[in-house]
Amino acid sequence: MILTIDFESESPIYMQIRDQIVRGIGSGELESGERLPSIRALSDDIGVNPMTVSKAYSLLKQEGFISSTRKGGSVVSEKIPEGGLDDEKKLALHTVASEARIRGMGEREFLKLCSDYYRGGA
Amino acid sequence: MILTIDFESESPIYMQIRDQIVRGIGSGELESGERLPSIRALSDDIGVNPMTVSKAYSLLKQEGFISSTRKGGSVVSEKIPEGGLDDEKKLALHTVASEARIRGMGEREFLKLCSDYYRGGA
DNA sequence: TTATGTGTTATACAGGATATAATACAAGTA
DNA sequence: TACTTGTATTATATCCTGTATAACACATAA
Repeated sequence: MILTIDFESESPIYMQIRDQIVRGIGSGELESGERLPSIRALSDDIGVNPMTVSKAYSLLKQEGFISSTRKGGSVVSEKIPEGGLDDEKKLALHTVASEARIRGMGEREFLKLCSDYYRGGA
Repeated sequence: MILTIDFESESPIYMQIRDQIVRGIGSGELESGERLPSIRALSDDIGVNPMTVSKAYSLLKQEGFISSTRKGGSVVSEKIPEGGLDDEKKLALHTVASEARIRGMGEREFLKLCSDYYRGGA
């Protein structure tokens, strides 16, 4: 999996890494048990500090998306905790939906986008 | 319209204000041309500094959602610029959709949520 | 005129978040 | 041993956030 960082983005680097791995899992590009690049390898690859990658991995681990061992490195969790979206995520979704409507995107078009994203499409 | 601030939230206060007004416009609770509370009145109401509210209004103005005059205060724009969602918003939507799926929310349930939010429902 | 209520701008300050940097440690593998 | 892995610590610099002021321009009402 190839990670791309936008250094101009408002979103912090560690959050961009976290989000891309979440989307990778969602699309199936990253499978359960699959190994992620090591912290140092990834930091070298995308040109950021190892601590920044470590922060992203720590967050993903805390959320239950990945697990880490010194032996096998970091891998996608076999059993990701369920529970749907928490309240903050729902609120963010609500805001995006409102903005889409306000900015003239039709309901059908918006739901198509949601469906495509859910299924892992670009 | 009643604004509520969560001081424990990760989301900055000025962004919470901005998001709630966007959702208010999306749901129809705030209509085009409707007057928003003045900066000082709102800051008194929710217990934050006037500059924080001013930042939220400046952002909303910059995004085209509201317009301001020294005479009539701040009002919801009559013509909000179209163009749908920008790339960063789409990416955020993609991430939320992925997370919903990963956390066991079914596609039908997710799309129902998206539809409800689009239409302004809670 | 005076007073009040708008939005706007500018400054300074404190606290936290972000990212980098340089180390160090523990555990496992070759 | 030597290497890689995740993890942790400390320090530093920068930016964001929110607050606290103050001042200004404009419009309206007393």
